[in-house]
Amino acid sequence: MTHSSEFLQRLDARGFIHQITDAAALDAAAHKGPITAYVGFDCTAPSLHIGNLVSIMMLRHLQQAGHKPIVLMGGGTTKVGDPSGKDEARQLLDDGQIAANMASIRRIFERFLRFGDGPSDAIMVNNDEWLSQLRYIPFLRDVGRHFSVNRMLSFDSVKLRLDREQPLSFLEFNYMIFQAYDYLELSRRHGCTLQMGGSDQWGNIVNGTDLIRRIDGREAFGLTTPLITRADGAKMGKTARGAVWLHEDQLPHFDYWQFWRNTHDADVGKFLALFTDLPLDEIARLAALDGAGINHAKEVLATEATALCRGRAAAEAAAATARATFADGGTGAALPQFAVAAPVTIIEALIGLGFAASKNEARKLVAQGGARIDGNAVTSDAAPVAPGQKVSAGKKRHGLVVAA
RNA sequence: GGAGGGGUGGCCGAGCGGUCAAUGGCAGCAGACUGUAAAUCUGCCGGGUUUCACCCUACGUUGGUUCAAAUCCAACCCCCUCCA
Repeated sequence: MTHSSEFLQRLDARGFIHQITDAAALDAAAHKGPITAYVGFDCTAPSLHIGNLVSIMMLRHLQQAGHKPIVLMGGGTTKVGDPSGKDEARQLLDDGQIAANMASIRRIFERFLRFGDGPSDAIMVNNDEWLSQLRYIPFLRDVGRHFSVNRMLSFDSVKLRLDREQPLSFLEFNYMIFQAYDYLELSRRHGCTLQMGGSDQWGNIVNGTDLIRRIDGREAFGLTTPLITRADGAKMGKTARGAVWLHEDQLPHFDYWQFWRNTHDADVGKFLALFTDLPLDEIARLAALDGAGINHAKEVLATEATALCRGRAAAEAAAATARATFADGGTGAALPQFAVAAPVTIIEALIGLGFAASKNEARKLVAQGGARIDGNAVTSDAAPVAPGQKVSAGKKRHGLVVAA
């Protein structure tokens, strides 16, 4: 389908679109003038992870196309807990934790969006503003009457729990009502006419557009992104070590860069389109490379994606360190460091750098030939390491022992 | 309420008195091959230490039987299936 609005053209060309409630009407609205759209984010953790990046990039494209993004923080809904995809009720957070998480998350958004008072400047709002003000009886009469329990019970998030006879509290059951109500509030307060989110949010988003139509008689749209998977079928961004965090406190710049650098060949083009600002013809050229060329494309992906989230300087530094470490066998400033006062053994160095959790594990690395000092395989557990030397565990983990 | 079946290492899933730190698969780590890829092959894969060995902790929970229990018994907790 071809779109006339720059916004939908961009999203479509870059692979962001899964479903739209009324694509033609949304396209017409976005073509006619600036629209306001929002994405809701949870604040159960102090940082967002790669799984949220698609939505963040979508808001970025929205803004670049001249529209106004709203970042909705789920301060109120976090007190309720989204039952989607969870087998058990989430642990509930208190106000202090939620506020701290929100402040931390805001710093991430400031990298991707321009905030301010201008017509296309992003704003961040907290749904606790209205949710905690609600009065029960009026809310039930005005909003609750538009929700059919029969239909709510058919939602996957609810059905899953009921089918397994797992407890679903009334508190959680209300989550979808609140999410729909958020949309209504944003529609009234900010003239918001579009909610975006992941494909798992489709049902909740449609609830919102329906609610707005029923109560206020206005049109509202919904747009979802496809679930981003890797070429090998695994979920994007899930590693054995946990989520890939966007916040540098939880994941060093170098590791973030490395995450992108290790993208599968087949995913390079897709990820460049989704997670960088590079023009599409440049992406097409990079994705078509193979052999040594695709490795260059991965470096571009890593540097561009890191630059967006962590800043250009951090991205370049990570790239330079990676080049020096992997291509030239040397070292770089962005490698993890372990400060020592006196020479240590290889075992202590591996643990100190976090490459081994125990002496046992470190010994295994040595026994298997995976431990190296300045690139030379170590054969003895007692091999000494002096400040200034590089210690490696396997092919990808490198660190520097420095003088304390 | 009645009748059965089951709860095992990060996950799935064997074992059903000693040879069990527990087959196998997945995930993970390391090595080989490469391109810091994929696929493939090999090794490792509860923790600790003075590591061809030893010591801890583990098979839902708590007790018991036994020289010896993941394996048998009892009670309890939880899950599943069928009947009411």
